[in-house]
Amino acid sequence: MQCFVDVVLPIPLERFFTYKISPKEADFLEPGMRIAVPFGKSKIYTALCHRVHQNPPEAYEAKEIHQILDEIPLVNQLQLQHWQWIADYYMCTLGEVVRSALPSAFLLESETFILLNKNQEIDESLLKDDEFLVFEALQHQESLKVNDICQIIDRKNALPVVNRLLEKQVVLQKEALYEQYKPKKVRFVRLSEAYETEEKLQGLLESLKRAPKQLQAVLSLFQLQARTKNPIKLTNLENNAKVSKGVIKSLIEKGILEDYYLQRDRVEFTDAPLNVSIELNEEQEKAFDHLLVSFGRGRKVALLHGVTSSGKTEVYMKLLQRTLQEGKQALYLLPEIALTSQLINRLLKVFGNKVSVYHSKYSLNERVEVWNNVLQQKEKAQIVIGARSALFLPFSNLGLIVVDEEHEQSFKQFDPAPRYHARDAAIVLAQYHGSPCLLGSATPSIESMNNAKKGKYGYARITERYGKVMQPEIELVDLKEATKKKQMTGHFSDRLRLQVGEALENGEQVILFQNRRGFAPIVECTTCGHSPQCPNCDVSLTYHRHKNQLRCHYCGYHMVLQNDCLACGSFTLDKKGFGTEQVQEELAELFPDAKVGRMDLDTTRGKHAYEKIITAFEQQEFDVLVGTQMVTKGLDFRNVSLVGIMNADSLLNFPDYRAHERSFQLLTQVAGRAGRTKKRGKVLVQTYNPYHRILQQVSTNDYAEMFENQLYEREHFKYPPVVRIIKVTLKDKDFNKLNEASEWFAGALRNLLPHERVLGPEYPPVSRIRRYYLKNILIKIDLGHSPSKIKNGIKRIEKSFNAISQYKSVRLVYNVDHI
DNA sequence: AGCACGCCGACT
DNA sequence: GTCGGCGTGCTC
Repeated sequence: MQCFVDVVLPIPLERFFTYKISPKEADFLEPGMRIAVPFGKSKIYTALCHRVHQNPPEAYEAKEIHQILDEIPLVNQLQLQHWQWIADYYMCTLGEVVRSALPSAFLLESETFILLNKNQEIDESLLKDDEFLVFEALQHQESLKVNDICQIIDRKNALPVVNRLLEKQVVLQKEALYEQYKPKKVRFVRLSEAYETEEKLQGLLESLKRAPKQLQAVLSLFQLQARTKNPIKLTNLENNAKVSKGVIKSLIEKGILEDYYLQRDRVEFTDAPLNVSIELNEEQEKAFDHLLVSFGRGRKVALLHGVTSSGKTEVYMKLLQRTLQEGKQALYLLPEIALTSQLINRLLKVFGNKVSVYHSKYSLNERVEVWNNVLQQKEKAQIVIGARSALFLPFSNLGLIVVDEEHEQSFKQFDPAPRYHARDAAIVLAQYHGSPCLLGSATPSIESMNNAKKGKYGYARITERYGKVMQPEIELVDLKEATKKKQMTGHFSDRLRLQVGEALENGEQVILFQNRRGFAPIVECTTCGHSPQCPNCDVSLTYHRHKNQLRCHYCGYHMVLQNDCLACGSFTLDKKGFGTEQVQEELAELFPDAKVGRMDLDTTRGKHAYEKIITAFEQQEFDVLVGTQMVTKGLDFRNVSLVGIMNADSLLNFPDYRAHERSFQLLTQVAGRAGRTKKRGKVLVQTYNPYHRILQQVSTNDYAEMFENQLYEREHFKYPPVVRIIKVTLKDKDFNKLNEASEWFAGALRNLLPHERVLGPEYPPVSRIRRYYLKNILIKIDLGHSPSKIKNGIKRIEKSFNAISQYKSVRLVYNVDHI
């Protein structure tokens, strides 16, 4: 009987692909196993088994698979179901979900190797120069990659040469899969069996009398063995015996010691579970009970609204503890930047080795290990704390999902597809597992609060800071007035300068917040007004001081800053705007003795850079921390008494319906960094609009009013949560074609939906990125309408669109629930 | 997405 | 002439 398998390939193609398999393979294969399959002319890809069947495809001859890669499914049914939901809801392909869900080490790809054909006598005189170069290289090396050959012959395209060599049968071609995951092996030592009897041992010790170092090593091994039953690591013995590698090596060579390898996880938290009981104060206890009741009544999603540093984490931990007692797995989701070692350590203290961490700064291999531990339901992965991608882990037995900092925009993946919102996808995942899902925030998103108000979600509140620490005092500083009265030094008002000085004198620390580097300085010629633009994108280049460079944030284009204007040649370049670097610089002038640290995208590049800055600040190695959004998150600094916001207006003036909500959240969160101990903290907000409603609400900490205002505006202007939105972006290199195509698309959409529910097409603020022109169409879906029907309608429009030959090159991007 | 194939301008 | 650029089409 003929057997076939439908597979999902990790590429943006809608359909499944069918391959031929033997009956034996058909018997063995289960959905969720990986299979290596040939795809296209030569490549081998990793595919995911979807379904085994006996229906031969009609239109083509199915290829055979290359090999089965797993013994047991790597992905379970619940995951596949969840991934399909993500693909449908966020309008992308299942393949795209697979590609971002699986750790890249699981997605093997083949590479082409060129080998010498040893069965062929080769007449070197028949080879051309470049062919000979390759031939010669193969005398020294077993095999070459196509890339290597490009380098050898110094050309970009090596294929013609390779093909000629293949034709002359000088070389052979081979596709090889390579496993990216390498288990970590640790080397252990033990005494050889031969010496295990008392008698032999005596003899051994006697014989080693003249080798004191070796004797020392052996005795040391006994010591270690007496202390623990665990295997002894070679490095442990080295350290304990204080002998060199060579000594142990010769003992091994003599056959006195034996070495052996065991596979070990890369990330080991060795602390045993400490069973620390979690003490809740009265308010936390009340919130906890309330949540339990709510979950118990079958309302599976709840919102925990607790002011900054109210101790939401304790409530989570108490819930996590219950989940563990039920023998179930738990997932604790956080935005990437809030995943600090501070928090991880707190969890480790309570849950010890039952905690695993999963996020993007973890290496390929570390991710594989966490995946496998979750898959095998190992104890050490019972609680997973991670960023949004942890949602894709192979849980089979979830008892709780916590989404902390629920309001964070970074839960929404922007690029590439799947453009999913981790909070919303987490709610669906919890539903599939029949488990509760807890959303937590000090400043809940309008959506979640709306759901709570409507009774869709449970709701619990904590209004007091932990340990009755007072809310910080928030003061607005009017920059307009300060400027008029000449009370400004650079970007510091006298008020802020004074307060910083005071805090420093008291030996307290200060955080200064400057909005993200998108507002970093641009260079402008004061003679002709020209400012250097990116050649690929429609933006001004921004100035980066440390490298004396102009950079584009969209495509990475960079150039050295010239002294003279590129347009008029005069030497009157002025660096406008200001970013974190400039704040740091001005501080150095105002407070030459203060030690200043900076935290932004540039200073947190490396793997531990972020951690290092935080630790240094925590240990008071510097007095002032200047930073972007990053300083707002989950950091618990005891000694910070003052938080300064350099310019609140750049947040408020963002051209986007969420600007006000986001400003409130951001400012409230930064403010929460101030005064976490007994002393009341102080927050200074510099602004040109001190009477702006949002700033007033921030200063009086009036979330409720902010929520009412925002909801009213959303209702009025039809924005989420009153409607659902889908943003369609069209891209093309040809400006006119793009305009025509987007008009066509918008027209088709207006046949599908009420006219006023289709906005645009419009140019986005940055209308060209990486040489592609962009245009957006915004679709609003009323709550009464079925989003899935409308999505199907849009897909149908896309089909007709693609059938128009001139529009073929236009690329379409959907962003469902675009933020 | 990749990656072939095919057509076209810019130089050894 | 040949190299490398980019647009187009296909992948079980």
